[in-house]
Amino acid sequence: MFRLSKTTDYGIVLMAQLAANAPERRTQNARELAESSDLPVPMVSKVLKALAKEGLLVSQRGSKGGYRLAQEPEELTVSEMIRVLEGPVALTDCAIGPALCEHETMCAVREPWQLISRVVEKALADVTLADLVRGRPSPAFASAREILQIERSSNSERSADMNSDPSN
Amino acid sequence: MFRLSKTTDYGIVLMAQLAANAPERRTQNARELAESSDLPVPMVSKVLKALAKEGLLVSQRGSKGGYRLAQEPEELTVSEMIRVLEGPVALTDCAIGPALCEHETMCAVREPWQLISRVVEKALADVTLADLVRGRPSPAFASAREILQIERSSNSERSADMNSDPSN
DNA sequence: TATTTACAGGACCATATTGGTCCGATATAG
DNA sequence: CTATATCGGACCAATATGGTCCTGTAAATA
Repeated sequence: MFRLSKTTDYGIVLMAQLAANAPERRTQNARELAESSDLPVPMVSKVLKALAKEGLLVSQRGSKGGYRLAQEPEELTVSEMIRVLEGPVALTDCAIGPALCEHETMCAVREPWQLISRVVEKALADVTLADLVRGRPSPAFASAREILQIERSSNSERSADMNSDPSN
Repeated sequence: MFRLSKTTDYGIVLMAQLAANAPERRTQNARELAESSDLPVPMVSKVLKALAKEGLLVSQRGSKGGYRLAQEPEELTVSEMIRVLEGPVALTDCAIGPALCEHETMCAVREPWQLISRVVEKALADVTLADLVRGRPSPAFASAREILQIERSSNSERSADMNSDPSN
């Protein structure tokens, strides 16, 4: 369905919770985070484990233990979080690297996919965790807004496609 | 895994094949297309049916029947093809519209997701079917290349992240 | 008209992935 | 020593995916 998995979704929400609740990077445990994000504890626990294993969070065991961000929210991009939880950002397998698709030699559209995937990844790499927690537009995030604005007003046909649900 | 489904992938490849093999928009049948794209006939048939049902292809039944593009390749965007085969482009459910996620009220990152999804969609809306078949850079496609070039050379840390797994 | 070709619209199935739970082991604070 | 919390799994149900197959119908042609 071309969506992020729930695991990834939850993971990013939890990272954002951590960043928002603990600006000073104090540790929070799974129960606290589950509470503040309204998600079941076991699931939260599972996702936090994965994030810690991949180095995005630092875990502390035992009493008074918990998790804290491994780096400053400004340093962590959405692209990186997705990559860690979900694998490399690529719309098709063939866009990851060579020899991953048996039809490679016959396929006429492989190179375009690679380029498109990179563009998408760039868009995701322009947004940091810090951007997520406060709506505060970082330079890159702000430029994304501007790009969309420009598109909206200038390119009528395509932006019409994009706005097919004006209710939101 | 944040990939397009095979169905969508095949669908776009087939559209590209049609555009490439039949510049004058002549009809091609499922068998021909399966052959030229090296995919199993039943699968190709299934995907073509879906594309026709959604109006991206025009079908002609009976002997000498087949499929042809419903519009010029320049007019059809990748975003549109994905939308038709896979649903609206959105990284999370909550980015599609309101009331699709029960945690909506508590969630701190919904609005950022909506913006990010739109940026991704815009990237996909900038590439047309015509861009896919010949590597010919349309204005929008070319600008994507340029953006990537600029990023590569100026922003060292993030582009380093992007290339962190050259082995896969 | 009979025959052949090819799409339309399904049903159908095997497998993989996903979303989610639970448990024993280990580390830490008090 | 005990309470707390992560770690590393196994585990399960439900769903989605990739793929096949079959019957019906439309069109061309002989």
